[in-house]
Order: sequence, then C-alpha cells, then structure tokens
Amino acid sequence: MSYDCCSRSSLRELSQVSLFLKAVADENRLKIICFLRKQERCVCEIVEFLNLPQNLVSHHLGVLREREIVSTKKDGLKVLYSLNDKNISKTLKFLNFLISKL
Amino acid sequence: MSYDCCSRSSLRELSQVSLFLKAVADENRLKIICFLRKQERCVCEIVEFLNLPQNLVSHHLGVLREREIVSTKKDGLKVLYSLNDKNISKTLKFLNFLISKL
DNA sequence: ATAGTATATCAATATAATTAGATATAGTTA
DNA sequence: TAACTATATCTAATTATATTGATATACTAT
Repeated sequence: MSYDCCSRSSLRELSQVSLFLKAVADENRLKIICFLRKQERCVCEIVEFLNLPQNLVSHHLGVLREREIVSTKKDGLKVLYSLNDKNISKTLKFLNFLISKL
Repeated sequence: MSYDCCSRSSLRELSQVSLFLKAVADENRLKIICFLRKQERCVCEIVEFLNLPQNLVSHHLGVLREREIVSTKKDGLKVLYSLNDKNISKTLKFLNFLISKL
C-alpha cells in the first residue's frame, strides 16, 4: 500500500501521531500507562505508585487525558483512570504502518 | 504474560522506550522516517523533501542516528540514510506489549 | 454549615528540545 | 593546491515541557 507523507490529510495524521507519541514518550507517563494495563486506578493509587507529588501526577494524567489515551469516571470522591484501548491500538497500528518499510 | 513495570530491568527498558519515542515523536523526524520507508536517501534529498535548512536536518538525523533508528553509509561525497528496521520493529513490538491491556 | 478527603488548576521556575546562523570537516574535482 | 560540494558541529536564541508550591474545586461526612 502506498502512503504519501506529503498530502494534506497525511500531514494532519502525522501531526496527530506526533502528539500521541509526545504524550506517551515521557517516562512517568509510560509508567502510568503500564500501571493501568491490569485495571483502572484512582489518582491516589497512581500517586503512591509513582511516588511523585499529587499535582505533578495530575498534570501527567491531564496530558494523557488530552490525547484520549486514558478515560476517567467518577467514583464518589475518587476519579478512576483507565486505558482508552481503542484509541491506543488504532494509533499504534498507524504508527506501525507509518514507520515500517514498505 | 505479566510485566512488572517496577523491576530494575523493566525500568531500564522503559527508559529505552522513552528515548526511542522521544526521538520518533518529532514531526520532522516522523516525516524523515516516512520518507525513508521506500528507499535510502542522501541528506540533500531529505533537505529538499523537508524544505528545512541543512543544519537542522542534520541535527534531526543525528537524533535518529543516536537512537539507532537510522543507519548511514558513505557514497562518495554523499551520506545515505536508511531505516534500521530490526531495531524499529523490536522497539515497536515492546511498545505494543507495554501499553496494551493485559 | 464545617471539616475532611481527593483531585485539578494556577503561577513561577527549571530543564530540555527545536531552531538558526556561522563555521568546520571530509571528500572530490579541476 | 585551490575551489567546490555534501554533511556535521558549535553556539546562541527561542520555544516547549516538566516540576514545584500554593490554592481552588468538588464531593462526603459530621
């Protein structure tokens, strides 16, 4: 299959992939994603897991939320974070396609 | 298969993946990679393709080289860049594993 | 209402990455 | 050797991102 990395639509896709990768490329955020693989977690669990200040973790979660890599739902006082699998695997597929030889 | 994102060896791997992703996450470098999918190219072709100053392109190529995402070989005056497929697909596989649900 | 708990946001700072301009190196050709 | 071409490096400037401390919001329980 051919892919023209110069066409207008491809450039849009490239920029989307770039944003996704930037969000995922941070080591703390990678750890968060990895931590969420098994099950959803509230912020306080993630804070404890990473051993980082709450506001910093909240910032990183915000980045992941912005890119729709994670989803949230409220549970009383807590906010539960989980992986947004569909979006992740869609983007990973495109990445695989994009950077592997034809 | 289980993966403990906290073990010493996993943390090393995480940091490797993070470096790889940071290198790939830049839009210009994504374009370079995409441009190299079909065939190897010399720097001047990449410069023309990206329409960016030569020194900037050289910098981005240096980043990709540092992460062993591309390889080079000399061809007279020119330096030919090509994708380092083995390393790319190895890291992509690990990434897939790392951020997909168990 | 008040106090307490969980999470998010804001402002400031520190750190890192991208970019540009100038220059250096290395090979080639005359 | 001198001029030329292709690429890389150095330094400085700009921009983006991560981090910290303080504070705000939103919900819960008393």
